[in-house]
Amino acid sequence: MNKMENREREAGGRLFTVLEEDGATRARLGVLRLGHGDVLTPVFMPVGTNAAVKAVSHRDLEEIGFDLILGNTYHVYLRPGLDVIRGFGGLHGFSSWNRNILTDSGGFQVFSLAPFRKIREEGVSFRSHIDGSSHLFTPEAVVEAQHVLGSDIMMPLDVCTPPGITRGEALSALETTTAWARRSKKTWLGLGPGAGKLFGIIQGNFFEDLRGRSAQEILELDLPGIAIGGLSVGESPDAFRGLLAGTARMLPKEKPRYVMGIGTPGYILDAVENGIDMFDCVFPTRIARNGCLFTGTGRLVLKRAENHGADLPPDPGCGCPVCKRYSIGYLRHLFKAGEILGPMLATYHNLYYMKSFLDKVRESIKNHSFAGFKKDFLSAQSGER
RNA sequence: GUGGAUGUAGCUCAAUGGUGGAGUCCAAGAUUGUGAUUCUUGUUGUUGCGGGUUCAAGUCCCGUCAUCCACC
Repeated sequence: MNKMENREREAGGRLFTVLEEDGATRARLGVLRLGHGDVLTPVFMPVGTNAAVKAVSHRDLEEIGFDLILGNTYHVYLRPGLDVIRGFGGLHGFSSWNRNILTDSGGFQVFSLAPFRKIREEGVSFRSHIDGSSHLFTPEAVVEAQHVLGSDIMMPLDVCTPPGITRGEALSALETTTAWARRSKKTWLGLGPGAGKLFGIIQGNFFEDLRGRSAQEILELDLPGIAIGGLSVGESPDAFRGLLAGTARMLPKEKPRYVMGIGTPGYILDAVENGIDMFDCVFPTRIARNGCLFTGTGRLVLKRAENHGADLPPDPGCGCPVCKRYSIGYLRHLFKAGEILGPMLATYHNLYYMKSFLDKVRESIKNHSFAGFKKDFLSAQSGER
């Protein structure tokens, strides 16, 4: 038994254990022990909004090797409704997924999708983006909803804000987020030890001192994990990096750290470098559906005319079944022809790419060579990252 | 053969006698706690052809060609 396995075993019942630290950077390798199995970190979580990761099957996700995916309280609450999910014993039974699920609270979705939202002390009222019906999310109801969903990790209702708001507005959102986190914790404690783990979410918009205050207030609650929210909402990459580094430094080492809503490989490298353990993002799957693939040398836009008839694998260095079987020219044809197989194959590849990318990230941390890995990775990317 | 209808962007179609547009296609870009079929931007014209009327014609008139429909 090697050193890593030993330390993993010693982790016992703890939710999170750091197995290895890079040393030169703040990057670390860890393991999350969740209700549906262990998850090695840093980890990328595909987003399965409607109890499905768009364009791929659960069998595909298992085949690629994902053991933690996202679900959305907001979406499945609206459709099919919590009663239906309850009838199946939760999201796992409903979607036939036996590995872990993290559910988002709906705070971001109300912010980004629902019209006519109104935030009050009690909670947030909003209109459904599907049928316009009126609803109220309170912190208590959202924790209870995620308990019905059977989430392995649940997120509290928070107030997510866009860049460019005033300090006063940011402060108000932060205070509401903290108050809601306290109420969420109280409800969560009432669920008993079998419930999923509740994380805290740090807000504070793009004001460094407010981020600090939010971090302090959320950390005081001593929840199992900490998320950095309110990033990747339209700010510049520099603003993202600066705020991420500042916020991450305030977080305790022993807890899993989760940056919500990223990312691209480049963003993930920045986050890992700052000691972040978890990420989720629609980006890899969304751009896949629009015909864009991640490759070892940058993004490949399949629909470009230059790819017409190209008899080459999409990413020569990729071992995924799509790259081994199909040509760029064929994939381009599928997109130009509007065939559903195009988005399916592209999504499979991008998820495979993200999974193997994070495998390599963890390997480099284990070897204490993360900085070199990051540098080599970025220099190999000819275009955007 | 007779009667009628229609000819406008590659395609499907708009446009009171007054600077020829839209959708689609094609091309480029966007996308970060979800948006497949989305968004943004761009290229594309001897208005079938030839005359005439008019200050001005895709539009009105004549001829001609093509296509479609109906009827002998």
